[in-house]
Amino acid sequence: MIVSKHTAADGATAALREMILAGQLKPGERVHQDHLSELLGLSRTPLRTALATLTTDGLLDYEANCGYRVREFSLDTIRSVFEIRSVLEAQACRIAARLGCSDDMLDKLDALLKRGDDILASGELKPAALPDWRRMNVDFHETIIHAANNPLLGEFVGRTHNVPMVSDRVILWDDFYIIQRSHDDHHRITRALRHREGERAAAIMNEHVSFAGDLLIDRLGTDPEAAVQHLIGAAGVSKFKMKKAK
Amino acid sequence: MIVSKHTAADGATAALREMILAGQLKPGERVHQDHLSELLGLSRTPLRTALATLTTDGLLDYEANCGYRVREFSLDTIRSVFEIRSVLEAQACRIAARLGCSDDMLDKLDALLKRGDDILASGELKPAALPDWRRMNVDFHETIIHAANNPLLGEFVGRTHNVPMVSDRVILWDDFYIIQRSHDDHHRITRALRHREGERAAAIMNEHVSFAGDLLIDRLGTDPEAAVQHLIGAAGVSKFKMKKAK
DNA sequence: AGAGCCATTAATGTATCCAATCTCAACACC
DNA sequence: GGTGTTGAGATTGGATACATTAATGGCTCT
Repeated sequence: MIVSKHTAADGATAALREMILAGQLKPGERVHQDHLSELLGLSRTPLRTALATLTTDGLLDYEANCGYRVREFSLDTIRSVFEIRSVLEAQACRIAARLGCSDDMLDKLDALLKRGDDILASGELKPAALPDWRRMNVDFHETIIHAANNPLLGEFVGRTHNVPMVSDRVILWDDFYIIQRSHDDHHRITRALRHREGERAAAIMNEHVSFAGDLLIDRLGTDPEAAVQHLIGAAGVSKFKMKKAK
Repeated sequence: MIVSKHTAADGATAALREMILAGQLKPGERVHQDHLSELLGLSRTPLRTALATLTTDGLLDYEANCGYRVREFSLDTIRSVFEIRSVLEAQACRIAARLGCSDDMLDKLDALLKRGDDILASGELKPAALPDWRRMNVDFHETIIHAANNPLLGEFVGRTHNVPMVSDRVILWDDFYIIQRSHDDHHRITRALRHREGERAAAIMNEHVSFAGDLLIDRLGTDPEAAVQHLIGAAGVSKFKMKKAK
């Protein structure tokens, strides 16, 4: 078999998730099953499976006999997610340190640190290097979560990414110092993990994630249009329209 | 919540969730769509919607063209969930203290504390009082989560309850001192929240939840059969069969 | 003219049917 | 005797048809 077998429902789920996170379907907008099934080229049955999945995932709202709507995410929601993600990833550090990272794990983290160092060596973050940077960042966080040996932690952090712009794939890249400092956090976290200083690693990670959230929210709050220009992440994110926070 | 109208799919979801958490469907067991739809008295269509929902909720495993299976929960999984729930509820305390609990909120917590005090006043936890106790416990935790004004926190903690025996509705009740001490935690958490001592409240809550997890895991590890005898919670939980941890 | 009611319409929810795929056992072959 | 293959049966995935419910627009009545 060439590709992993995929059902139409799975495909629809992935397609819809992209459409929602990319902002093609606007928050609050009603989702018409007939339209969408025609658009995606399948019947309503697999589409409805996808809608049910995405509703449980938190990307859609559902009311019986009234259909599905794209969930509205306010700045408040984004803040909420960072308040959750920060403690979950900090907990990952705490556990990883307690268990003790394996040499393989530490080697992997070191390699990721070097990849980041190399990208930043020029003194600027070139747009061409953004995909590599993003990849490094995602890998770093996932490696630590994996090191916590907690099968559910990854699931929970993953759900966190179901909110537009909260993914660690999304990076504000216009301020080089902030990027540099962020990678410095990576160094310190790795060092703390190596020395099995769990609380220390957790504290750095907490701040690492929390500050990223504060920064994003601050930017979105003052000038949403400009902010999304400096985001790199999910395709089409720049088309995303923010719901006004009250 | 009053469900004025519920679709067959919603009903099936609720029924299946109960069946899984109660252990009527055994972990690892394959779920036959025809069989179940007949059992529940509906067609496969709404049932499949329910299956998709519960899969995303984490109660079922799914593989394309191979159908659904009841997810297997090891002791390791239960430990994992407590590692998550402890930091989430601690974070709720931290945020609630930072925001400052409203008088209404504090009054509600005080009322819950008194309800607990009254139940324990006799010096024992009578079986007849268990439902009241459980209700008080659930309300206490939910009130604090609500006080954090974080719309997603409740959702995430709720997902935590999708693992058998992790719900705060489940209580080990055979050791009066432990119950007493647990309620003493409630008092101290409330006091810390009143004084807006966030870190202090968070620390107590973390320990409060973590210890409950340790206790449960210890009991299940040493003598699963005896342990479930002392659990009170979801109906039929005593029929639940634990997957052997390796 | 405005508000409320009713009928029509459109969309959702469910059942049934058909196609695709996996399971499993019997069988041939090494 | 063990292993690979193949075909029938069972089970899942998807499409379509039908039932049910909410939304809409027009109508009447005040």
